[in-house]
Amino acid sequence: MIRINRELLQYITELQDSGITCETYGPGEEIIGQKKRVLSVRIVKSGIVKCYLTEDNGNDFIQEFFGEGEIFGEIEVLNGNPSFCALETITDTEVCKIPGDRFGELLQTDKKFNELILKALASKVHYTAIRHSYHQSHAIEDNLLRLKKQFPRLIDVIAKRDIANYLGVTLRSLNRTINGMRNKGI
Amino acid sequence: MIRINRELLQYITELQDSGITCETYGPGEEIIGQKKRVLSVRIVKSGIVKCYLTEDNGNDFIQEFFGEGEIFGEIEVLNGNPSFCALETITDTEVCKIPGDRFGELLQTDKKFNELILKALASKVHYTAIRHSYHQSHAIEDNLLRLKKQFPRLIDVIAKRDIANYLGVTLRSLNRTINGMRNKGI
DNA sequence: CGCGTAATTGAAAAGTATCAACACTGGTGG
DNA sequence: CCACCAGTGTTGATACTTTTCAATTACGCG
Repeated sequence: MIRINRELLQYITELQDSGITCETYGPGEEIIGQKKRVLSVRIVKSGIVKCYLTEDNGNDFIQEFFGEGEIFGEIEVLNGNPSFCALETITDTEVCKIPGDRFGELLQTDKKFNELILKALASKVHYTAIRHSYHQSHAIEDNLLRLKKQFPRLIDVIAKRDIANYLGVTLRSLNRTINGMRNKGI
Repeated sequence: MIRINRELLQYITELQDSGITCETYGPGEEIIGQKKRVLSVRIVKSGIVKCYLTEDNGNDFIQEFFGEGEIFGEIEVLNGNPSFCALETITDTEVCKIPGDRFGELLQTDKKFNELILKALASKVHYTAIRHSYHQSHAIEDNLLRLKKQFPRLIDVIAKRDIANYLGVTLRSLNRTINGMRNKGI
């Protein structure tokens, strides 16, 4: 649900590098738009950022919520494509910004950094694969229970609309499912 | 649909490395089971391999079809987890097998290899993100059209059951959709 | 031929989306 | 202080889509 990567956050925090800067955002700000060129890699220092994709039919699909230590923009910088997701803050947020060329240098010269990025990518593949499989094969209720287990404060922090978009269902269906669960005493 | 990675295939083919061996499989053989320890990374030299995940409720969800140059097992070797997908051949298949420790060495010593793996991982994240978003936000018919565009020989090569599992719908729904499209002259 | 696997189909049940109306909340300005 | 507004959340009724279940057909192969 809300991904974190403590190891990467700690490493980047301790890394003294003049090329790396810090940015702060308020809630609801767009950090990267969809289909834009991406010139920097960013790592969340604090706050929650939603990573989502608007389809041609207007539907939003939320890929992931990024918390502390999560990295984004690295996919685009690595393969040179424009951004396929938009990134928007949910809470007040601080991020580290690593320019693309510096990112490439670090990958080449810093073995530990290289390893952390490889692991971060592997973890993204792993996590999203499991999540999407689960979503495809289970009812909304199961998915909600799974989310609540992973992140109990869910409804306090994330808007209903976003939860629905994360699950790939309409708000109406989400509400009905929640009511059904309430009646069953969950 | 059927992913390929020519650059990686070419590099691995030209790489003279005594640690890398070759395996051949017939159709329908399991290369890696689900939840097993993964000790080697493999790269498809020829053939098609399906990567799928069986959920607790018995549903299979196909993550991806791997064609020439696609790599698998690297996620598990990188982060040390057991396999989250099973891998099963669809056609006659040849794969390169790279022992896990050799894979780690190559990542550290071979800059080009390291770069290719980073790009392969980035590509997997990119591709699956877009695919899942599309699936969540579009009707079955749109998804079928998209597949047919990407891979016209679809129905000749892949079993209906597998196509349904790839799209995350039942065989019945797939058939109904196909009939509907036939009647509309598609 | 006989067997197992894959493919096809219909009918009923279950699940979701769509649409439209209404409630709640926290600001803002008169 | 209150009316108003925008954003968020809630709900009912209906239409539509998908699954489930069960039965039937088609195909490849020893």
